[in-house]
Amino acid sequence: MDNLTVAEALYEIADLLEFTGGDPFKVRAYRRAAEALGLLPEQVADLVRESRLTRVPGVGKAIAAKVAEMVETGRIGYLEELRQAVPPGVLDLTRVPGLGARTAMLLYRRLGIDSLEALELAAREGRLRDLPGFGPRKESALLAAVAQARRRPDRLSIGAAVPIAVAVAARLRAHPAVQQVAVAGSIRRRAETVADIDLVIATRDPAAVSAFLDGLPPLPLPLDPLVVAPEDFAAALFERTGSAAHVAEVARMATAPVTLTESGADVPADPGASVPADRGPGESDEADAEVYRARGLLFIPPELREGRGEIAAALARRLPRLIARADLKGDLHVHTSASDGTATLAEMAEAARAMGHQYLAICDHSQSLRIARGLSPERLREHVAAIRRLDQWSDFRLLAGAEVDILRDGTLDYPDGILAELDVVVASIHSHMGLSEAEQTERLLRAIENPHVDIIGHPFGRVIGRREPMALDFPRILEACARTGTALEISASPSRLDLSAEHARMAKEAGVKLVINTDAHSVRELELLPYGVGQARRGWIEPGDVVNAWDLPELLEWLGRSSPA
DNA sequence: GCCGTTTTCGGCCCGACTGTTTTCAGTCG
Repeated sequence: MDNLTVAEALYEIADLLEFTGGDPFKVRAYRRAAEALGLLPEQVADLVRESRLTRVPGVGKAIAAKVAEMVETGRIGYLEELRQAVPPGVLDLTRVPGLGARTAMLLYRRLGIDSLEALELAAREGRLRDLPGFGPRKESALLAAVAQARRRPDRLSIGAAVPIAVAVAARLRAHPAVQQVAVAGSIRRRAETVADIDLVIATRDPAAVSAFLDGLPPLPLPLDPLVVAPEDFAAALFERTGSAAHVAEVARMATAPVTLTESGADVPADPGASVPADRGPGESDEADAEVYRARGLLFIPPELREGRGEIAAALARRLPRLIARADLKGDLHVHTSASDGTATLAEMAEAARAMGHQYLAICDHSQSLRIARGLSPERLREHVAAIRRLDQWSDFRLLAGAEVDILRDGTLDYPDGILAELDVVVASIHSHMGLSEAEQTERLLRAIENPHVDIIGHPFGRVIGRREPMALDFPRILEACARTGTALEISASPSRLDLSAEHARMAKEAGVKLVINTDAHSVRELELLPYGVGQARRGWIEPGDVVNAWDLPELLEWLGRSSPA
């Protein structure tokens, strides 16, 4: 029984308790325990055997007993009781934006609604408006939301899709009949979200491979495999990687006569491919290079294959030398348990050092963000002192910073005197996201003009699939950033990826510096940098554009501070 | 349900927004 299975059961209890009207604090207690066990480095089963479960913070007697039951019997009686009370279709109702657990249960109890279809029908027939808390406006809003929820096909974030694709590819690679496997499609291009898993598989025994694929357990995403003979692998991978526009444009080009040089290569070394992209095992980086070589083109990295000028650039030998994970020297935006992170300052620092970072900036939330236990000026001063005390490594630098809220009027959540004591200031918007473009732009400009601000965090504030980007006059933002030397963040968090690739490319062209940060709230999230790198590569970003691709002395100079004593 | 140099009960991150309200309930982050 692995830890994640146990954690999932506890999460499910929390979800179901929400529906059955349980104490919200009890719900949170289960969520906290689930999170703690899911992140635990030790095996939960070992803790059960040694009666050490209740030593895990967030796990008390009651939850420990349920976890022990799960480990010993494979089930939790309490969970099964809860499942009886809430039909699966009712859980589905909360996919509708604006409809939560309480309303879902009200709809079920009063009108027997247990599916999106039943909800839509009841709304059409005007049966919702008489429910307590409902009215005609809410009814029509829900109707629109249902239509939207049903229209949008299920897509997974790139962060959820890559591990699944890599795992499937690894299983295929282990199959004796399989000669080559590659992940293709939008996953290989590192799109923000993906609808299916494209795989290209080379084999001499397609029947055996098909049988193996049919026997795979169901995945959260449809699998779209293409089984080919080994000699067709490169062409198939190229075609299946897309995008459609890119493939069509390459296909229109005549195949160039091959003129082998002494070394056997017919094109000069490709600057775009000189540093490997950060690819998981099972992901082929250049297996379709021959398709380009045959046309006299430089190899075009998958992230550029969107029909946005990459072929002209390849013809002109002017492809960018794209940034890669290996170029990044550190992370300039992470949280600790001082605000809303789950790991302590020491745990975050040690983990960053262990993964080879040269530096890490601790940027916890500022006082206005109460929900995240934002730090008062006094607590921030203590936190900075703790950071300075801990920063005693010879090969690693811990920087003291803050993610300071940009208030509604564009002023910052700490006075300038406090900001001046910090090594790094990330300024972010977390409230009043719905201002007009004019107001929002003025607000952000005011923060950019503050000389203490080094970085604007997740500039558009979007959450993919959940919150639209804020309205901003981006060219004006870029002009101000370029003039003041303020960097824009590319958040590596797969739920944000903010800036978008298009905005990142605009920033580069405007001479604005970028920074790829994880915004990690746990040790595990420190590993998310590759998704930010993928997004940056889609934006044609090179190492020189990214301040955390610089070594520490260069970074410190940019931050306006002299080298450490 | 968890937790305790606020310690065995009474707290538990809280504010914005929306639509329904006449003082609030639900959702969201």
